[in-house]
Amino acid sequence: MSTSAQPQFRYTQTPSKVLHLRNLPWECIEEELIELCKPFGKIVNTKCNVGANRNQAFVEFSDLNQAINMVTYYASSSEPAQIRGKTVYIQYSNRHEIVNNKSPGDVPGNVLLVTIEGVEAGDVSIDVIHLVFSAFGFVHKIATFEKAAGFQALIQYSDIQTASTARDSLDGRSIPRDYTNPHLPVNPTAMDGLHQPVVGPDGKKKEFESNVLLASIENMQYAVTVDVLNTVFSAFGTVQKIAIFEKNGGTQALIQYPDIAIAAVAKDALEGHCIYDGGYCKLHLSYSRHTDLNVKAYSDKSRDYTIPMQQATGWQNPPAAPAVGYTSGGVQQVHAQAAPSSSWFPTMPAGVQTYISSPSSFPGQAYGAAPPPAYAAAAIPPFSSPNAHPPPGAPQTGGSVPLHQPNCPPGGSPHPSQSPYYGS
DNA sequence: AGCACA
Repeated sequence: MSTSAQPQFRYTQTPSKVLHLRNLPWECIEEELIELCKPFGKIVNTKCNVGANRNQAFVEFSDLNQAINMVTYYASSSEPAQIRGKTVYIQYSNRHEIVNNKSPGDVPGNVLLVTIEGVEAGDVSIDVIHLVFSAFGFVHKIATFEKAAGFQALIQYSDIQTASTARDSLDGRSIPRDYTNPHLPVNPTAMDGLHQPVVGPDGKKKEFESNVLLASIENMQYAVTVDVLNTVFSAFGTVQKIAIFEKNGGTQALIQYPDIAIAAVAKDALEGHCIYDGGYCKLHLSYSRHTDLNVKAYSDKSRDYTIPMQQATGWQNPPAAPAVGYTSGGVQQVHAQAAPSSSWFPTMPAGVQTYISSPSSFPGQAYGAAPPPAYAAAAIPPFSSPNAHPPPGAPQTGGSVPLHQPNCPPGGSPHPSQSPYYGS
């Protein structure tokens, strides 16, 4: 007969004031745990929705005897412990206190753990997840992994509010099948309720849609280069072409995607948001009437990423204007950035599939964030002219450097980790 | 249905 080598039966486990509860309903909330356990003593801490199925929990009593009382009571009771009609199995935890993992400096709650049921491995790509979750705010990072329970993903947002909104909207819902291929022309409104209705309340006709977005850049205190725009808009899909031009004294840009669906997602996600923290370079997006831009492959105001780079750079030193009517003072020597944004980031642990989207280039930007404080604008002198773009990657001119060095484009910085522009 | 996201 074996004794100490036995697997951990409940009768042989070392008592602990922490109890491990399993077979809980996955919707179980802390109040239900407390309701079940408080007859036996004072509960000092709980942790619910634990495990891949979120059907486990921990309850910590103030006193060991209280935990023992509960375990022994239900060990001999004819009525099992129940929550929402489900039998709850209770045993001593193999730990002696509940640790709520809140690491300092880390904002808790801005990362969602998503379990996707009913899919085979690989049925849902990171691109799909990115599309769906970007509807609520910038998705900084995604990690996916496979467990026995199923396919899971971690989605990192800038802030708790965004994560909460996404969770409230998506919890328990289905990912539309149409999104299994993000490059298919899909209707974003398939994500029911996530987007503004295509037909307004007044029954107004649906807005004209295009794969080309027209971006007006408001409060352009900092230079917005082709590379910056590419970084921002590439988060949602392949950017084919970009053109920057001046109109009515303001700066506008055209961004061409391969299809309307990507443009729609990008438009919804970016509308009204600022490229730089503090309310600078606010984007207003609409659909362009264009569907295919005719732009110089490589100029300081335009880029055609569909043309091979050697060919494109062979055309550098353009004599004058970009195709879309704006004459620049000088031509900057810029590397066309064809690499995916993730290449600028440290890699994740091996075996973990990752996606790191360029919107992490907006440190501190939060959906629904308060307007920038006035002192920010006062502390950061704007460029003398909105047209005076410093070289990409070059240090800011003037005595003061903006908080996020917005002029440091991805391709221009050999030290991505030092670039606050891409800081987490 | 078996220990804290992997």
